[in-house]
Amino acid sequence: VCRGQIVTNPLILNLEQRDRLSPEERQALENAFVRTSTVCRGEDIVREGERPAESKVLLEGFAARYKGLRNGKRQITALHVTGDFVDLHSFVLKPMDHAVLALTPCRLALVPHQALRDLTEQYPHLARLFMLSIALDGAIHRQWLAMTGKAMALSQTAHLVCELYLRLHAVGKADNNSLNLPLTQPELGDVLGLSAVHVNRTIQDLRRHGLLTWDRNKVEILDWGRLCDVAEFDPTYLNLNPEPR
Amino acid sequence: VCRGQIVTNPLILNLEQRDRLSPEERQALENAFVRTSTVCRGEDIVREGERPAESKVLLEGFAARYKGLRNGKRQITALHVTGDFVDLHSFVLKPMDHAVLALTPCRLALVPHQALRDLTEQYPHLARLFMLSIALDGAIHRQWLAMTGKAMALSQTAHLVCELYLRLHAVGKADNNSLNLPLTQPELGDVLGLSAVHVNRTIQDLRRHGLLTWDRNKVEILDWGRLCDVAEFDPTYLNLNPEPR
DNA sequence: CGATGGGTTGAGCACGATCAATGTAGGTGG
DNA sequence: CCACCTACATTGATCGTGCTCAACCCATCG
Repeated sequence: VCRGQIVTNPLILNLEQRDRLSPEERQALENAFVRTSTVCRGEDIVREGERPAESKVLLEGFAARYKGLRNGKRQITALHVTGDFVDLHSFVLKPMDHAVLALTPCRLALVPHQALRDLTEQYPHLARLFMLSIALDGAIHRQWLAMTGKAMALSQTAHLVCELYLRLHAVGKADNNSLNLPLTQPELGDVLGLSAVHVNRTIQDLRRHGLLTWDRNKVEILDWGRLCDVAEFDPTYLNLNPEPR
Repeated sequence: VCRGQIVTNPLILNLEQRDRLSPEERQALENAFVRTSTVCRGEDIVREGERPAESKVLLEGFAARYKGLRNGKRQITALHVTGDFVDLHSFVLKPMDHAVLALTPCRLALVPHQALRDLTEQYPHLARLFMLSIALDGAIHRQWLAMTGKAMALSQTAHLVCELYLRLHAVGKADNNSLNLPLTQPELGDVLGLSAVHVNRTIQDLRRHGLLTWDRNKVEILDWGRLCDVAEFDPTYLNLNPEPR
């Protein structure tokens, strides 16, 4: 798998948004991808409580981390797109504290924890980039905490669109103010902490304000400036500037 | 600083809840503490947007990470106690995406990023423990996301008490179902995403249910079992079991 | 002593939940 | 090809948790 033919390893694409990689580091990363797997929409990629022996990079598709609550509800705590490690933290955090769900059919690359261990010992710079990757998850969690805690539904929803547009854009999966968002309204409710009904009304509000169009999965941002303004969106937390780490 | 006299370096205490450290690793960590500083209650330990050249370990006191919103509100995204790195992620995440506030007078140890870099290159196991520390922040963020998104105020507040009791207990700062919680109700509101008034009513509810007493800063848990039940608390995400990482 | 900051209480209001019904697009089997 | 089914989108009506505003109490401290 992954020999020369695939010029754009999405993990490398992702990391290179944040720092430069040496050719050896790139090669070492590619070699760590031992095997790919495919998961159908609606299936769990990892289950809560498991202790996986490898971490998984999303090559294609959308995935979500979620925690179930006793009352049958679930909260989605993160969304993942092409190039994201969906469970890098399982390298150090032993039992998974959440499950990971395929929101669309997903193609994944597996990186054994042993390979991660070897990589970090041979390439301290890669170790720092893995730390970065885990820390970035945390930064996004913090942003979501701020939004769910203190923001109105409209602002929160707008914020999610802004974030996902930039994250997809960074890996070449969105352009021209248009993105593919294959989340149903009930799923969006689980992300935003809103009921499906209210998500629907909030999206209608965004449309009514002329901020975007949203048909099926296709979202088109009509006014990026005003959308960011409504969302109070500041992309700093995404660390999309390459710098030495 | 820190020569033999201080037997219980709180960072080491904290890490040893999760894995064993070799004597050399312990020594190397102690040597990385170059200097301590003190911050008064209400002062920022780090400000949003800064690029600190060192990370800080809380030796004594309570601190909070927070993000300000445009409307003047702020959301606290994390609470820190003795033994916690308050900004380890600033080692890799360049501009701080949040500020860190001293909720009480705080004593801090500074660890220069250069020292962290050296430590991770010489002791890959410590590199993994730093990853663990960052990943643990993320796990706690996820738990908070699940609570703010899907839980009632009562459950959420109970959950916070359960979490802090265990975290304080782990570093020897709480015992006998009793803990010191030096947070004002407005501050708790900023943690929980509730108004100060509602925090007050929720605490009264907890008292009325006979779950705890809460006088000034002193919280006494009267019925741990029922409190956990109300909170839907499961401590797995805190990773308080030592295992090889 | 008054000032300050936090805790407590009450009244009215609003955002978003819940329940229930209807619409609509794909997908399947007769 | 149509009848049916399922899942998601949409709409309306009602309800409730938690917010806001506005007092008031109480302890600490200069």
